[in-house]
Amino acid sequence: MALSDKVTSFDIAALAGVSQPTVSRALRGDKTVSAATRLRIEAIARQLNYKVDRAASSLRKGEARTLALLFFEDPLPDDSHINPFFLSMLGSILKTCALRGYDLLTSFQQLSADWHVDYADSRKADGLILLGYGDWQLYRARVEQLVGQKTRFVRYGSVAASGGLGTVIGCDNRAGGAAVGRHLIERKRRRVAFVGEASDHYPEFRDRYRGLADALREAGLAADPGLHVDALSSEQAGFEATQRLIARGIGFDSLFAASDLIALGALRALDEAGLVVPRAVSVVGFDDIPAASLTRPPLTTVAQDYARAGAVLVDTLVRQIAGEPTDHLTLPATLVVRAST
Amino acid sequence: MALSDKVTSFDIAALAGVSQPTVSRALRGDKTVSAATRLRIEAIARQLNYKVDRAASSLRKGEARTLALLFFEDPLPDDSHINPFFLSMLGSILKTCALRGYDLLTSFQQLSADWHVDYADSRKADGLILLGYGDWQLYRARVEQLVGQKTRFVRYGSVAASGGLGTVIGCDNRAGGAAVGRHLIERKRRRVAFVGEASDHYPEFRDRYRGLADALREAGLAADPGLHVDALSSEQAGFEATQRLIARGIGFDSLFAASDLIALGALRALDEAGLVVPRAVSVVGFDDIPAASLTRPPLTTVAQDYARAGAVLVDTLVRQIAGEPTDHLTLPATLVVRAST
DNA sequence: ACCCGCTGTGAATACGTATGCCCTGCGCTG
DNA sequence: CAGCGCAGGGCATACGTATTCACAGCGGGT
Repeated sequence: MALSDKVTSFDIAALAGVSQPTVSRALRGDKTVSAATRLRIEAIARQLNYKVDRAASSLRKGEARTLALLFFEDPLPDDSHINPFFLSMLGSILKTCALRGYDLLTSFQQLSADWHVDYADSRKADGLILLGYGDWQLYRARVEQLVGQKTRFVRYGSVAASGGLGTVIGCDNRAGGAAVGRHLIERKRRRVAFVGEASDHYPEFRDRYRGLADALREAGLAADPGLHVDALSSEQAGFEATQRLIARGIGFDSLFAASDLIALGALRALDEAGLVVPRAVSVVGFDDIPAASLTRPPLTTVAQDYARAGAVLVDTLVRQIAGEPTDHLTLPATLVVRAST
Repeated sequence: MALSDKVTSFDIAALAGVSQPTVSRALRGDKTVSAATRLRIEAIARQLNYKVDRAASSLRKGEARTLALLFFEDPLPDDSHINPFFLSMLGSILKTCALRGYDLLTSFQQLSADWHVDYADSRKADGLILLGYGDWQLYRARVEQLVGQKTRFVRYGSVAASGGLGTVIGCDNRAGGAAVGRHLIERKRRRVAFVGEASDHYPEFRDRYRGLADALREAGLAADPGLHVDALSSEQAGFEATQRLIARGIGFDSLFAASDLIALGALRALDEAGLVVPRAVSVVGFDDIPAASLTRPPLTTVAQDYARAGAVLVDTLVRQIAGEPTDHLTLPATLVVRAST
């Protein structure tokens, strides 16, 4: 089957005593084929294990019935690792794709310079899903190109910083950050350090920082720039950044990490420095990756609804492919309190 | 580009003043095209952002230049979750696919009964990669069908139990289990419980159990059937199984979980029962998923080389597609000692 | 001077499906 | 009984690429 003796719609047609187009119509459910004929054809097709040839069908119909999932992460020394938060989305993305009748192509960005247009131009996929905490200023030009080419795509990111470039799905990072701030203040924390990039290169992290600042302001406090250290989203970056923070010698009683991966590194650095969590320092992350509930102590964090996010991403893209206009969507961000605060 | 004004090889041909076949030949690097002509064509193609239409190319060549990755897990109540161990392989699989010039289609099994042949028969993919800790007796029939159809595929599993069905890549589960046993004995443990299925429905788990038994036998001990409880590979299953084990009231001083997910559940159950790890009970897992180093205490486990495994799976499959014979491969399993023992 | 062979390219076609258009017959209406 | 409409299905073709075959031109050897 897979090799020499490929079954085609002509074979089915011959056996059913009809023409090839009738087979095609019957299997696609065209109403101009009588029920009797359709049933006969379906039976034969099933028996011969016939499957529509995807390449031929795509070529003729001009659609691939396939979506492409592209990960957009800053290249890390230890590559071939994907951020667990986005990996968590994979399950619901796969499931929703299957429900909608689409296949999913998956890829990294690093190896090809024109990955972003390749999938669209070569008609490998009908639309793109972009995921990742990569440097927005770096990949903005590529996203602009997608828009210019009228490629259908959705991306997970900061709705606030969408910049009119495509449809964006994201959680309410600012509200999430504010919830963290209020929670820490409630816990009598006053000196909140922030570990993570807060520039417009990383709009989601920036929004989280702004939310924290909102909450501090509400409480009559101000964010101390001396308590902000940059870090990309990796455990190692969080570890090193927290070490730099500690080395500054500016006192802090709590630490808000822009992502859980950063928080993992922060916990390690605090532990090595002999700072007990949460007694000496309360720690909060963002994302609620699976590992967050396993750390020592379990990590208070802001959960994003990755299951819903995955489904929404796919559904939005499918609607876009169908030619419908699509809107941004902001999903809720929910504080999950655990023992680290 | 993506929509109305698709660039074809005819457009390039017209601009270059040659025929369409020459364009095709030039871009595929055929030596019968003169260097001058090829360079001219390449320049024009690049300028117009031309990409070979994948569907047309596949149809003509009869190959999709695509591999399919299929997850084979027993359906869990909480689906849309993929075993983190296999997720860890995804990075290296993606990378190796890209290096070899293949795209990767990804899918779950649950939604379609004939997923296993669909990708091959419909020519969506040239070969299949099967991953998962699913019930082997359940999907064995499907694998046999793949063999019968001469579909190219590789699977990650138990080489020892390959049953002549396709090419299997796997780690040395038995040696890994033996290493665990020797390590526990060295730590003066005598009563080792095993949590996990050990039947031939789950050959990898069974091999791990056998390895443990080997080590016990070496030390003049015997595995106590009373200390074996079944569990599928999930945190919840591990939790419940460990509760059952404790309820039996048969003393044990150490616990070997057939997988890290099971071990996570075991740690939770032991914790709830007030059994301190490792003082009262030493705990060992298998797989070395990312979470293993984060548990409380960090989990001693057996690391599988998932990065290499992913690369080997892809390379083996690619060779198989090229028509070369391929062999099973057993990768090493390495004990990683952490604080749980 | 002739033929051979090589290089570079064009013409024709096949891959398998989906669809626009046309044709046939049958039942029904006036 | 003629004509009309509609259901059912065949014919031809298009999708864009890759490959086989044929062929033109040219240089060299005898």
